[in-house]
This record gives sequence, C-alpha cells and structure tokens, in this order.
Amino acid sequence: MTDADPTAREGAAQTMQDVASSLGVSVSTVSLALRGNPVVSEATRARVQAEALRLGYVYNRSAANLRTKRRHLVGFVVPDVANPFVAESALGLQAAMSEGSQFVVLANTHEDLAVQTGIIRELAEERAAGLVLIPAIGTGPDELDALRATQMPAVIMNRHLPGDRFPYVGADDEAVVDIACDHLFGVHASRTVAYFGGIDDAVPHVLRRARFSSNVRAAGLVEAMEWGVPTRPNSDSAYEVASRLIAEGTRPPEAVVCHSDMIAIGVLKALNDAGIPPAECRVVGIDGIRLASMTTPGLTTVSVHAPSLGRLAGELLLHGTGDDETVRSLVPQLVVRESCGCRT
Amino acid sequence: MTDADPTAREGAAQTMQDVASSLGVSVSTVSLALRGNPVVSEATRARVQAEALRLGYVYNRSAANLRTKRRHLVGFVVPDVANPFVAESALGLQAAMSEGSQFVVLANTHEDLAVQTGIIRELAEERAAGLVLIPAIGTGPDELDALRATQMPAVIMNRHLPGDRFPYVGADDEAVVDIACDHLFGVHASRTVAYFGGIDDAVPHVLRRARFSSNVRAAGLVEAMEWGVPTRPNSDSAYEVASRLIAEGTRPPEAVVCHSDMIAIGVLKALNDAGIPPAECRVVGIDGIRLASMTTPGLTTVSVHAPSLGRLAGELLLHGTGDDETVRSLVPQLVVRESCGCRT
DNA sequence: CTGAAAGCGCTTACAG
DNA sequence: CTGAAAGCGCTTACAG
Repeated sequence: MTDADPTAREGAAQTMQDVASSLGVSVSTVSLALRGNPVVSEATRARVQAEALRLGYVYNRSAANLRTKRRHLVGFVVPDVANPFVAESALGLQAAMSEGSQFVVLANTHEDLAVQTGIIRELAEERAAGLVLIPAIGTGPDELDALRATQMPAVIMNRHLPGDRFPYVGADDEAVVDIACDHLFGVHASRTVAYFGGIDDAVPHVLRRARFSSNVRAAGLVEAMEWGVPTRPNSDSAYEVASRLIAEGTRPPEAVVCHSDMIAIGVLKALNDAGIPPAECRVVGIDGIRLASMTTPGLTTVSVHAPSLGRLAGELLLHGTGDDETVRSLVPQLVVRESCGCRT
Repeated sequence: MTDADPTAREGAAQTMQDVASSLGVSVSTVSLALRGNPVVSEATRARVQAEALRLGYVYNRSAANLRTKRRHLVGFVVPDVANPFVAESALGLQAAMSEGSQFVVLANTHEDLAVQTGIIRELAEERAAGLVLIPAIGTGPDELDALRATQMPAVIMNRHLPGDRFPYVGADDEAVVDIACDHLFGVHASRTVAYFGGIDDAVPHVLRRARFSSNVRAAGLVEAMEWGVPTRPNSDSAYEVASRLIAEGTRPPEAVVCHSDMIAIGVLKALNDAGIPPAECRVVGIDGIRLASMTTPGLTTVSVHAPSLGRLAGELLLHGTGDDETVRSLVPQLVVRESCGCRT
C-alpha cells in the first residue's frame, strides 16, 4: 500500500523534520502542509504529502497534543465490560467519541474501589479529556472528591450518587417502573407482584423499588415481599436467588419486574427449571439489551436504549453543559414479548 | 482527599517545574524523586512528594512518553464489542494490559473495512504499543499490508487469515470440533448431523466445517447439508436462518454443532419456538460464554476460555515472541448442560 | 508563501 | 546528592 522507501524506512520512525530536510523546506511548512492549512501553496502541499507518503511518515499525535494541550481520549470506567448492557453502552459511547476523533479507553473496576481509584488517577496522568463512570458499588464522597480533584470532566452513568454534583446519564427510573407496572398491573391484571434484584442500597434500586411500592399501593395490590430481594447485577446471582426461593417453596408472585434484563434472564431460567410458565409468573425486565429477544420465553422489557445512553454520555463529556447535576435520559419504551404472558 | 492548595490550584495544571521552584530545587531532582530513583536522598524525596501533593500536581505521562518513546496503550479492534465473546476477551486483555500499566483502547469496526483501516491509522498516530485485531469480514492482503506498514506489533485474534505472518491467538479449531463431535456422535449416537452457522469463507469456519465433515465421514454418519449453512456472527441471524429452515419444513438433524454460542442461542430459540426438544435435535455451541448457562435448555458448549484468549493476546503483544505465525491456544473444554440431551 | 525559534512537560546524560 | 542543558516531535506566533 504505502509505497515507502525501504532505505528511508529502516531508520525507524520518520518525523516532520525528516520529510522537511528531504524536501529542503522547513518543518513549519511540513506541519502546515500536512494539516492542510491554506496558507501553504497547493503545489507545496502536494509535494510534502507525496514525500511524507514516500518516507512512510506517520503523524505523531501525542507530540502534537503535548504542544496544543488538546486531549484525545476518554475513559469508560465500568464494573464489568462483559455485562451486555455495559457493552452496548460502550458501543454508543465509542460511536460518539470517534466522531470527535477521540478514543475510548476501557477500564474494568470489577466493583473494586481501590482499582477504580487507581484507574482514575491513571486517566488523569494520561490527561484524558474526561471519563464516563459507572461507579463501583460503595463509591462514596471520598471517591468523588478524588475524582473532582483530578479536574477531569466526568459523567456518571447508571448509578446516580446522591448530591454528587456530576452530570448524570441514566434511565428515568420512575418512568421505567411506571411502564412496567402499567403493563403488568393494567393489561395483565396481576394481583401479587414483586420487584426483584438489583444492588441493595444503590440509588437506582432504591428509587425504583420505592416507585414500584407506591404503584402497588395505588393499585391496591399486594407486594410479595419475599420476592422483593436484592441480587448482584448479573444473571447468575439472580438465578441463584430465584432458584433458592422456589426450592424453599416460596410461591412466586403473579408478576415480577426485574431490575435489569440480565437479572430477568436469571429469573426466567429459574422459572423454566421449575416449569412455571408466564401465565403463572409474568416477568418484565429493564434495559432492552439485544439478548432479550433470544430468551425462551422472549423477554418483555422496558428498553432504555443502552447505546443511546452511551452516546449521550459521550456528547455530554465533549460539549459539556454548563451546569452540573443534569440528568439526561431517553424516554423508555416497552418491548412486548412472551415473558409477561402476552402472545402465548 | 488531596489537600491541594487552592491558590496554587487555580493556575490550572501544575508541572514539575512548579513544584521545583516552589521548593527551590531543580526539575531533575523533582523528576528523580517522584520516580523514586534512589539517587536522591530520602529526605528530599519526602519533601518533593509532599509538595507535589500539596500543589495537586499530577504526572503527565504523555510528556514523559514523548521523551522516553515508551508507549502505553494498545488497541483492541473488533467488529462488535457488544458480542459477549468479544466482551469477555476484552476483559482478559484488559487485565493483562493493566498489569503492564497499559491502557486498552476499544474500537469497533462494525465489520467495515474502511472504518478498520481508519482506526488502525489512528492507533499508529497515537503511537500505540500495538493492537489486537479481530479482522472485519473481508480483511485481505491490502489491509494486512497497511497494518504491517504501521510497524506496530499486532496480534490477530479469532479469525486466522491465511499466510498473514502475524501472531495469531484463537481456539484450536480442530480440537474444538473433535470435542463436540465426540460428545454428539459418541455419547449421544446421533445419526444425522450438521455444522451450523458462521461466516461463509472465514478461515475458522472453513477449518471447522472441514474437520466436521471428515469426522462425520469417519463415523459413517450422514451430514444434513440443508442445515450446514453460514450465518452472520450473531444470534439474530442464526435465529432467522434456523426459523426459516424449520418453517420450510426442513427437518432438523439429530445433532447440530454451532459455530459459536451466540449462534447456538439463536438456534435454541428457533427450536424452542417450534417445540423441538434436545432429544430430537441436540445442539452444542462453541465458545463457552457466561451466558451459555442461562439459556433454556442450558447450552452445552465447548469452552475456549475467552478471557484467557484475550489475556494471551495481550501477553503476546507485550512480551512478543520472536517469531511470527505463532498460534497459541488453550485446550478447549466441554461444558455439559442440557441442550445436547444430557441431564434431561 | 516560507523559515527560525520558542515552548509543551517531561527524562537523562553530564557536570559539579 | 543536586543542577543546567539538551531533546522527544510537534505547533504557532513572529519575521521576512
């Protein structure tokens, strides 16, 4: 492809200086030409570009950035990349950033605060343009202070921390719960209901549970408290907890809304194992990950559009709104499949 | 946390120069002290460190790297991060890199060659320490030449390109197929069998199909060619193809090995829709993603240990073996669940 | 339209 | 044990 001069090549990386002297012009000219600055003549630009190509020159963006103090990478700091919701968000974030020709650096905290702190420090040393953070469980004022101290723009995602003063991107928790409840309580007229899974005192969990309970009261239904239990944010934990409940003889409620699709997938598996059909226990997930269409029964879910959330976070980071504390979210959408008892 | 002097702080980012003058020492001393070089006295080191902390100084790694010509980030260039296999590999890669205090930059090609080429060029401009590439469909000699021209160390993953001369990390395709066949042909004594899904002329697909066919012949079985069809590398495509086959009345073979777990998930869904149990059509996946335990029936699969593959790729990149063309892979492992008809 | 020079924030011989 | 100076590869006023 690049038809590089092998003799010029072996001397390792070429610099602007190299192409300048090879052409008998100054580095300024090369720099200007390569950037396409109209101040250099078309003819010169062409010569410079040809020579750069011939020498196999490749622009050193880091050097340029050191000079201009521009940054070119953002971090996506998450508890678990292999969580589909996170991966789908990463997709959106990455798309947004690549439009600003920024890179997104992926970092896993594994829900470990020390790891998270270390990663944030490293991003600061890297002079990242900012970061999107899904806080590890237990993230509190100390961690947030440390983050603020780095002076990097940051947006918090998915797990809203009370009073953190950082821009936040996440689902509209109450709308999400309302949509799930409307379908389950209204369309399906379930009587005993529960909100299943999620991390115990994480804000979204608290918010959603509270909303759920108030919806239940408003509808005059009964909340199956034994099934209103927290789990870790993955299918395995959900499966384990739900299976145990069933094995212990705790009768599943007529309807359960799950804190996430991954949790719902675990619940569905437990229900399938026990031979309990949607008609007996209707389940609705939250998130709308791609996988939700592949379960049996198909998972009815309230989609919050993970890729869009990621994209939103990226845009917030790049173009920054003046004020902190902004909550942005898309309007959630019910995706009906079979797990709620529709279409069976 | 960092108890930074607010007056010092407002003048934006602090530099070594700032802490040096604040202390009345030279930048060399600061640099040496901060790096923990034993040549500077313990007392000085302590003073420097305290002052750096007080000023809220944060090390500028990029500047350092420009000087030392050391690189500190690697790219993971993939068709689709949201594919669980890829995400799990990313986990392993990230773990390996963070041990070398390197960052991994995630980049999605969406199977688009032009995007892939652009990303690789950007990584080169970034002076990445290297990259791990899952080649987009259609990647050929031109793309590989361009990659080579960047002079970055690269390791190819999952989709082996013939004669590319790059180190390769991926499953041992033949062993994987043998394991699946042994179980299906031996333990379950299936008679009509098929290899389902995967990208048509991608190397792993070709290799695995060939191995599958020769195993079939060796066992004197009959290959159900109508079910030996390619798909795109995701559940939706697999579901669509399998559903169509069933709808058209093409009787499923007694056993099918799927090119990946995601494809198997699609097949399982199609089979479930049609009410065809494992006893009638046994399916085995390949990959061993976490999700495989959550399907109904549970997916029997040949695990290739995605995180380890990612880690291996990272190590290969970092410590580089002298010779190209190295194929490294872990020994695949059969994980038995219900989709093959065991434990039902 | 082009060139010489300073500077981004570090590291690293080299003196002292 | 510490300091002065050069240099990594760029960009950007400032002259000419």
